[in-house]
Amino acid sequence: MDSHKSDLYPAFHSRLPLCELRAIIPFPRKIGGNMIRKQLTSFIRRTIVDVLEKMPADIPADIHLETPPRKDYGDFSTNTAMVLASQLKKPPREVAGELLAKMQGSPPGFIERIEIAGPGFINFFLNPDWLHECVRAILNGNGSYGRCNIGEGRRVLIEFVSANPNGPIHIGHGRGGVIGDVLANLLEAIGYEVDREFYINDAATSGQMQKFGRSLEARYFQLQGIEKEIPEDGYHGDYVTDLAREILDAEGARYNDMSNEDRLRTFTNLAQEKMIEHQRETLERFGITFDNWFSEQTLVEAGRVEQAIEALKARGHTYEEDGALWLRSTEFGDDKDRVLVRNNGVPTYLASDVAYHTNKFERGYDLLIDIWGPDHHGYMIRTTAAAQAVGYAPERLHIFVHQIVRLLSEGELVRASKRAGDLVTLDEILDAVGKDVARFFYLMRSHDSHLDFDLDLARKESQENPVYYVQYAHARICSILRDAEDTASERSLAAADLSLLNHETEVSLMRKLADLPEEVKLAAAEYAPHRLTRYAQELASSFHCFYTECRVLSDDDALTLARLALLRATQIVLQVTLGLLGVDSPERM
RNA sequence: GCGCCCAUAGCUCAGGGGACAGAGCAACUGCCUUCUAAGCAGUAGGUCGCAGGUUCAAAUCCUGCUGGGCGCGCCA
Repeated sequence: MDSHKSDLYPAFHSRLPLCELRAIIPFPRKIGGNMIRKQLTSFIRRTIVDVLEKMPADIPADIHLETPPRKDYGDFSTNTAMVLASQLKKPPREVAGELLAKMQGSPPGFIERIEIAGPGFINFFLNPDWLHECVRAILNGNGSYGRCNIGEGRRVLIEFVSANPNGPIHIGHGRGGVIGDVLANLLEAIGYEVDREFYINDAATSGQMQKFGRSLEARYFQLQGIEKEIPEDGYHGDYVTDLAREILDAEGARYNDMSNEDRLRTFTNLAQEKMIEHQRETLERFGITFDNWFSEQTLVEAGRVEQAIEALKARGHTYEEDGALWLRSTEFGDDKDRVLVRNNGVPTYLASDVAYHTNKFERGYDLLIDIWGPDHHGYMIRTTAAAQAVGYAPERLHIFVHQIVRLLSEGELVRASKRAGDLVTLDEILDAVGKDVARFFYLMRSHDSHLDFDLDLARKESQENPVYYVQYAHARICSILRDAEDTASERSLAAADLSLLNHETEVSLMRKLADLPEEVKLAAAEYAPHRLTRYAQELASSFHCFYTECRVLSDDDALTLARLALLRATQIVLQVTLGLLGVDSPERM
């Protein structure tokens, strides 16, 4: 039992804390994005109040209104009775009976019947009209279906990728990249105002950048046939040679005669500029654009690192020892204190990180999200500690770490090592399978699970892989809508009689469409963008079943129109879903 | 040694208190004179790593094991 720790570090819950959600969504947690859900929710709430007479101060947060796993459990289902059972010290089914009796007194019109099932679930069977209304809402929604305003415009800064400017974007960055990008999309969809930021570790004092400059310089000379050694712990990757060639091709040998000191400085700067440019290009290929590329060096130059250190001193969270300045991070749960300023007077990475996070808060964000690779997980505590030490509530800084990505090639794992140069770049993945497959594959696994990217398989399976399965659904729809261009105008679809849609596969498809708002909300709130790929596959599956069973274009004009409306709605939901994933919705395949 | 993550179908993984544990791939059987077969239907496949505990209810939460991955600098 470690409640002490979790009290101290709520930020470590890798999701929006439920308390926050609860403040926004009073009850129950799984309120939906359509009217029916809201009405059902308040109906259940009223019933609980009636039955319990005195309402408990807090209705337990684990009461859910959910979509049951099987259709004979109804359209919606709640665990209310089972949750209340322990409070009331009665068997769940008995509690359910009392609730049911009360509910049947004055059920809202949209409820057809209510049943008690299993251990005490209360299942609601709705009049099918609710699905038709849902389809109409999609058709009339102007692409806004699935969106809501939980965020109420609060500002979120999500920082991700932040690769060091001394190497290309590799497959690990790719993972952080999609997770961050799609999470940003999701948070925007639920009403947050989101900025995406890439932090550049470009501090001029850093030894790694100088080593990088020296490595580039060596390659530059080598390409001219001049003997020059790469530093032993320098960067040996081919990309360094490529950069050197770029420079040589563009500017010739003009750097040969510079003083060593000037040349090193020049090459360090050049190396960095070129590298960042390449990173930006790769990420753009991958569908990721940042609102801001934030330079560490600007913090240093503006004296912000000094200020951050002074702020920590002023708050009494530092002390001097062995000639260094230490942050008393153990006060905030770290297992040891950390150095802020080395005994040679140079601030550590942590010091600029404090300055950076302070700066983020000062720019007015309500919530900061950092997405880090697994090699940084040891820094979660000290960074959170530092943020607290400068006075920011840890709930406002969510750091989460994804697990490693390895490349599986010809059945063998390829380990990435930047300095040795045998890393696998994101560009290689993009060359092999393209943006859509890459993004989708990355998001088929939860972020805290390891990911072996089997390139051969991704390529080989490109005929039957889940991305194409989903995109194919969209292309099929487009094809029919093209054929029906004349009848499928927006106006005629609006007049369609949707009550004709009562084939089993039509109903399943409509139900799936109705789930989107809830899926978006959960994926966002749980920081689980991978939920969306699953939803996309389920939606596509529902569509393909429908397609096989029901012919859309027929002699029956009314039915044709109704099915065209359903098609159009499905197309919209597919577009919204794929759009959130940053995957294209092709019109033909 | 300490910290984080993982262990579920042959393989890769979802599900993270609730109703008979799911999907894709692989295997087997069917379905194209009709809107795209990149599709559909069906069969087979599981002591949810092990042992305790909490609960009306545990794959899910807690504790302890076992096995694996990653990290643990006055590097960034």
